[in-house]
Amino acid sequence: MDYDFRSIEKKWQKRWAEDKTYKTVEDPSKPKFYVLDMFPYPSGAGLHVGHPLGYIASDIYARYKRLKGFNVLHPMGYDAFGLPAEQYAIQTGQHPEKTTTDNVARYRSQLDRIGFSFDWDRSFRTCDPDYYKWTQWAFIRMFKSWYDPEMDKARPINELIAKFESTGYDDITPEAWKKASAKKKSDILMRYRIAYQGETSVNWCEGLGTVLANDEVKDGLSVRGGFPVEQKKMTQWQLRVSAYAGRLLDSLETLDWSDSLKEMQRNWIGRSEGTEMVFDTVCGDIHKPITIFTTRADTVFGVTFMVLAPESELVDELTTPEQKEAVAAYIKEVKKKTERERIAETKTVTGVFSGSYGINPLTGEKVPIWISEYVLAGYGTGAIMAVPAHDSRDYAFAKKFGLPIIPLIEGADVSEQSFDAKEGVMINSGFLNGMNVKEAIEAAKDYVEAHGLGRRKTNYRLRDAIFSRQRYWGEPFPIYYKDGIATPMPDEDLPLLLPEIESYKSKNGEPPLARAKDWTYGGHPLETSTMPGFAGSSAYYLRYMDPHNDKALVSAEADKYWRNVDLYVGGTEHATGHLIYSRFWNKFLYDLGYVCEDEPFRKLVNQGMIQGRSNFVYRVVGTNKFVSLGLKDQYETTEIHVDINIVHNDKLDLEAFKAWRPEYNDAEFILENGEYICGWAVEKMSKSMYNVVNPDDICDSYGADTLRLYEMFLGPVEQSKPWDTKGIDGVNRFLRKFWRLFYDRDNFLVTDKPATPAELKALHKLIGKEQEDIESFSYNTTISAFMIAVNELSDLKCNSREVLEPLVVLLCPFAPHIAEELWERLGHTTSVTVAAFPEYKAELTVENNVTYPVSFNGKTRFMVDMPKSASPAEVEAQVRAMEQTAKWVGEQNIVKVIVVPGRIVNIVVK
RNA sequence: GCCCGGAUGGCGGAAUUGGUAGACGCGCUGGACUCAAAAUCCAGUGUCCCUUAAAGACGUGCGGGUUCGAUUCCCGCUCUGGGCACCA
Repeated sequence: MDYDFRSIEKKWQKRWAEDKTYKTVEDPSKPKFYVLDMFPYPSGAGLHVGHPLGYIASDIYARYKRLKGFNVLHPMGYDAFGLPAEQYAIQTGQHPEKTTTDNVARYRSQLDRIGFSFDWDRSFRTCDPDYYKWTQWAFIRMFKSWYDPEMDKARPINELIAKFESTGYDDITPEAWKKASAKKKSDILMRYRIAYQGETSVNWCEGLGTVLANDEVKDGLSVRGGFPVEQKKMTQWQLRVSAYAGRLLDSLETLDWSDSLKEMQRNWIGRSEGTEMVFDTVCGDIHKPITIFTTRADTVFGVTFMVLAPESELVDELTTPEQKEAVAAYIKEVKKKTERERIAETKTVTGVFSGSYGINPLTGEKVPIWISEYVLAGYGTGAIMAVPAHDSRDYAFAKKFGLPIIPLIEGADVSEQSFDAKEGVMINSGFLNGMNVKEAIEAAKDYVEAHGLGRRKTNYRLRDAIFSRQRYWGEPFPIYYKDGIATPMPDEDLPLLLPEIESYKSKNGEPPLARAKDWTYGGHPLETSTMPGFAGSSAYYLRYMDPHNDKALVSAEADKYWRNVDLYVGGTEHATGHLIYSRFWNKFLYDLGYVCEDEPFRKLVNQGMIQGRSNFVYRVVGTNKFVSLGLKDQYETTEIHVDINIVHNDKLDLEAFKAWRPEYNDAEFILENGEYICGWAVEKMSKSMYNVVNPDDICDSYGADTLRLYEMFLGPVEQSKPWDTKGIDGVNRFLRKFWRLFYDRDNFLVTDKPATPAELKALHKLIGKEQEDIESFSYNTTISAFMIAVNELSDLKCNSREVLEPLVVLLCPFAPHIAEELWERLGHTTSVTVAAFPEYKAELTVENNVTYPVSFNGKTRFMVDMPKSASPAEVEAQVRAMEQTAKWVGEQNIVKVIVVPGRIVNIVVK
């Protein structure tokens, strides 16, 4: 009886769906384990073979944990709001809802074929009103909260209002608060709310007709669509993510994430410890103190000028009448540039003198104040002290405009370039002279604080997230404007449904919702922008815990049971977007007591990308002749991508090639050894390179179990690697061999006779290895171990149930269909899912203090640490003892005895 | 420019973290079964020297070092993948 994967896989996928085998319910008697994949955005192209990589890895882990006795939550859904569906709608007029539904159906059918153990009853799409109700709900909570720096957490805004009324807070006195109009009060509160509306410099993308968050922009272009992005001042909804910068950074330490990903987040958050210092300034006769931020307070004796950002509010106040014209011209010039041009021209130094001067608080010296785009308005105070000798940007500026350069470090040569390193001994620096740089920084900070010239300050690079998009396909804001005051809708009226509209295009910067009919609440106009893509994905993991609850995002009971995600699998591309926003969102809900864990994702594994492996043919220029790879250097050729489906093991199927396209009908070939060998390259998997591999095709010709096994066998999960169908026969062969342990041509072979020691040893080696490797995500080596075990057992002609039954359980996480089928044929009526992972018994301790470790290269090594003081005779005795032991265990072939006098003894046996 | 990773046969990748480098798979070569093919099975497969074998020498990007012993640890390079990039 042959291994008929087609009928087996169909049968079990149907049964799992009907029986709801993977439906999960809270069960306090079992420990929980939450395994989550980053849910997909259902695009029109469907899944290629790279997409399921992470899902397979997490599914293996989920199934393994179930066998280990955990109650596993393993859900899947769709991140369905967002730009691509809407862009498609603009082009075709088709409603994004329709495209999304179609794409989701396609994804679902593709996913179902791979045999995942998802609990589909918990599935949802972020564009479902039942779900986005809770996105809106969370937004209102953020609107109604402020960040209390004393308690270092978010608190209800009413507590802040109470402070204003009683004692006052910041610069608001109780009297001022009481006198303020409703509008004025609203404006004041906006300065504190976690979700607030404020004017800020934003990434405006004309091509998409919307603003974008920092992580949605790369190299001055939009990540989606690649349109140019410019800086524009606009009033937008924002989330006060920056308030959480310190906590987001600090609690990274507690997470089991890869170092590289943590590092990326650290860079993105960008903590920098420095000093805020006040400089008095003179503009004509007017004195105005301004504050700057520096991490190099030690260099204050080398300040030779100051610089303001062009967007800084101080520019107007500090420009003298004589310079007004020049400054205005410069600012106009700067504003004209797009973000991309600004990045491209970073090497070009530009600037203009403001006409006023700053006064160095330590030396009393007068230095000119310049305006330049190399200083950013959004970071620090938008004003700096410039120390050209020790900062390369200041140096370039000073050189260009002929400003003085004073070296402050002994031996530093600043004739050609600045000396930026934080090392050396201070000179020309008053009381800091003679100290090394690190001491000097601290001493300068102390001095500044002691003399009331400023204070220590930690700055972060992380900006508040811009939360509104002038687009249609997103969550509407549950906000209406009553007399111009932003007011949240009451919770009981949520969700605020996305209205139907005629055309999805935004016109003259006016969002599509502005054209929706009756877009009002209680007669007041509703907000017309929608929320960005990351809104829906920020708390979806919480919703899976309790997806049908219409009273809360997640009930306290469900939250308390599932707590947070134990294992999260997804790509690195979300390092500075989703993974920051989710952590922020979770911390916010945690502050207000809605969830019991401070961090959403305890362990994170980043799966690598699967690249395509493209094939090429070489056309001789000016002919319809194609030359094989090995001979192509003898001709002048052009390289042409060829469909990988008509190439097998880099050998071109000539007839298929002729039939591929009309222009190749009469193609001629120059062969080597009678074959046409194609060239190849690793590239992104894409239609245009004819290298896309569809998982459906693999399932058709090899089966889902082979696909699962093969994707894992390709290499470590975290690593990016090209898809190469060549090796797939190997794992398919393995499954057929596995099957043949149970069946020969006609008979079921399994008997109840007890296993031999050799058979047991083969099994237990595998158990030990699998246990160890799955925990560390080394699935490729587990599969190797499987192949070894199956080869051994097949050589031993093992047919003992005592061995074969646990073997099926061990295979189940990797190849669930075949495991389930064999499990049933072994006479079980329940799913293999509820079986127990076999207990590992291979570790034996034998006499003479020699341990017997099971090792893997077909070799076993006995090892004993000998004390340094051991005499040659003692070493000799130990060697004897170990040889004895080796024989006792039943190993005959001693390959080598390694004796290092006084240290270690090894006996290697085959 | 700054910050993380990598580099091992023809290929994908192992190596119990300092102890026979190249597990496992692919590919390739030869053989068995077969009228034949597929499938399956067996043997071989790092390089060099050699008719073959034994035996040897050389081998984990390059150059040094520590060690009885280094793919693994340290120092200095080269190449490569990724992230950040006027953040004061």
